[in-house]
Amino acid sequence: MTSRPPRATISDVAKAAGTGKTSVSRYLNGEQQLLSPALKARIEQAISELNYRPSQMARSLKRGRTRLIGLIIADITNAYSVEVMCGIEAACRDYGFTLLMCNTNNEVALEQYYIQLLSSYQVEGLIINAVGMREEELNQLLQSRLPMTLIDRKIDNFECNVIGLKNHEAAQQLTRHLAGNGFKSLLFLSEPIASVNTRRERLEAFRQTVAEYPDICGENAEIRLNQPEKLGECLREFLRRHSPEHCAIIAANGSMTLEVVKALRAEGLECGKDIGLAGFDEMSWSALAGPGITTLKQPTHQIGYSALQSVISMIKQNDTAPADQFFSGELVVRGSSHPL
Amino acid sequence: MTSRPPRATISDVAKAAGTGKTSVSRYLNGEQQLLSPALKARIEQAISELNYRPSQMARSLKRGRTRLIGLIIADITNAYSVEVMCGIEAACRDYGFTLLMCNTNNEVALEQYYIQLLSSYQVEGLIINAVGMREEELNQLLQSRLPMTLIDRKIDNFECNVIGLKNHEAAQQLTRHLAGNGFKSLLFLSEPIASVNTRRERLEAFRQTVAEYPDICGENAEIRLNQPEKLGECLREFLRRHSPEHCAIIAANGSMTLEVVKALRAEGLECGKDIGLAGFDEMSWSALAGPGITTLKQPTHQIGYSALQSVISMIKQNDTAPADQFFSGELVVRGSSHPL
DNA sequence: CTGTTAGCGCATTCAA
DNA sequence: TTGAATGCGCTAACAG
Repeated sequence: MTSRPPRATISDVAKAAGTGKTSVSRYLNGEQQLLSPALKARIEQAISELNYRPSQMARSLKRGRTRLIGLIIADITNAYSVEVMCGIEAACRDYGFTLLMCNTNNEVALEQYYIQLLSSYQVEGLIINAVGMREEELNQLLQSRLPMTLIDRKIDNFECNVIGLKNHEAAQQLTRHLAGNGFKSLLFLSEPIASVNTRRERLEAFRQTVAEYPDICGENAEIRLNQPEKLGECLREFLRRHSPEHCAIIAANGSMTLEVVKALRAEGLECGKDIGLAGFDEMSWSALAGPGITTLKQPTHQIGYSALQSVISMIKQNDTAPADQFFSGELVVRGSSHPL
Repeated sequence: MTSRPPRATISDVAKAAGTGKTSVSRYLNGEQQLLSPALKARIEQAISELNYRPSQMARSLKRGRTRLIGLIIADITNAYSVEVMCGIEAACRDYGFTLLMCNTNNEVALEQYYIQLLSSYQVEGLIINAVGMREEELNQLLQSRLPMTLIDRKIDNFECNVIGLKNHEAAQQLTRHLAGNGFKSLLFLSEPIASVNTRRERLEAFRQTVAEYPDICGENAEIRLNQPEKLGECLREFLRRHSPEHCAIIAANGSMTLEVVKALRAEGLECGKDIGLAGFDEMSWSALAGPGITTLKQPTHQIGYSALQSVISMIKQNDTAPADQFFSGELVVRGSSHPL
């Protein structure tokens, strides 16, 4: 029955103010100096009476700029991603952009779907936390020449601006910290390295750092999340081969840390007491699992904010790509890595 | 230098296919039966050659439907919100909508800003996890008659469809569970009730349920997050006045649960051992803080999904508002509420 | 200082 | 079966 009243348009305002659309448009676009006070007042009133808001849709079509930024996140369940997103969102507000947020749920097909979708909404730039992306899709993206920034992960053979963590430095910090606390047998746990550069870089830095200590032995294992049995076995086996009182684990990201803590519980082990533990990514519960988990905290908000700035700089001058940016993490020491 | 190539338009395609825009438009809109196979093939080829994608902006302007849904979340850092968002996002995909996500960071000013923004992008519907919103803004919203659904919280004096939890039932489940496990002194902890209906309902149900047990004493306190000292004092005082071995706490949401766990640690108390604990909202770490936290798990995904469906049904028939929907939670029993 | 005009990319009459 | 013309709401020449 009482259907929605149609939004007022610029013509409605013009009519109500007894003027033309141009003047209203001028009023809206800050060219108010060009308007006589009288007219300005009439327009002002008409706008408020009609509760008029200009349509971004029409504006975008006309100007060819949508002020829309597309964000593709691999796993929004991940706290890291959420924090980065907050940074991006804050930057959007500061720079007058709006965020179209898409969650690919770690599915390549969705990633594909969303890239198409965002592109059809004419986003001016894209921020991507990459999951899969195969050749074909990458070429489409490259071809589109849409301003684009990757977060955290690179994509192989894909020339694109990246914002993320100083992985080498971070892994080194964690490793040295454990070494300094007397741990002699270190196990670096990550999801399958595959071609994920962050995993690879962290592992490499781990190995390299371990090599600085002649008396320390460093190993690594690749385990999928959601394979608790396998993880448990891996831990057991590791402890069997080394003196448990000198063992410590480095988890390559927050999700892995969570899995490790669960697995240790399942094995009846307590980190910080029976075995050392430190992990990438600070989480809400880091302080309260067992004796507190030592973490390497990433400047997530900063990363997100910078990613948007980077995209914007590409939007402004579409010839030059801004430099990659990598930020330092902060070691947060807690009980899990205290000497046993 | 090598500036971005402009997107191909429908005219480009028409030209390339040697036809008019109308036919291309028909091709795009599933009226392919009306096209001769030959023409259809030419269009097909032109589209793929030019890598053409219709502009949603132009389409929206023309059709008066943007297929955009606005989502306003009070605190995206909150795991509950994120999960609900996942549900909404999944539903959007299923129903062919796109999500414009905004995080108000619990600031009323931002809420206001974003509602304007979303409205200017002509979203067809709004899903809101309310924070503040004052009279004035509410009236604007009501006046806009935009299809709208609230999540979790209601807004006072604001007639709007709500999707959320069966708060009464849920609080009852938690309370009865603790009572059944022999706890005699129950403390219900929430952020300031103010006019937040979920807090009020949970508290009321708690009181009502406690009243069913003659030998059980139920109290409550309202404490802001980020006031750990105050919370600590509150806990100490509660334990002083009751036999600690019969004490248990109910935290009114996930954030509060986190605070309580932290506070207990600070007091040197362990939940499940020195004091009972159960809380609303399941979180990633619920299983691994201390002996595991007993929680009332909300069907978050479901809530989000239903919220979108609800909005869509309003979009379709803008006269009738769909009914509110409240879902049951699931009690997840863990060590924190075992008999001491 | 102000109004008229012409599109932005598309879907939709209407006519052929 | 097809295409030309119109207009969605707005901005930006271009006149006055």
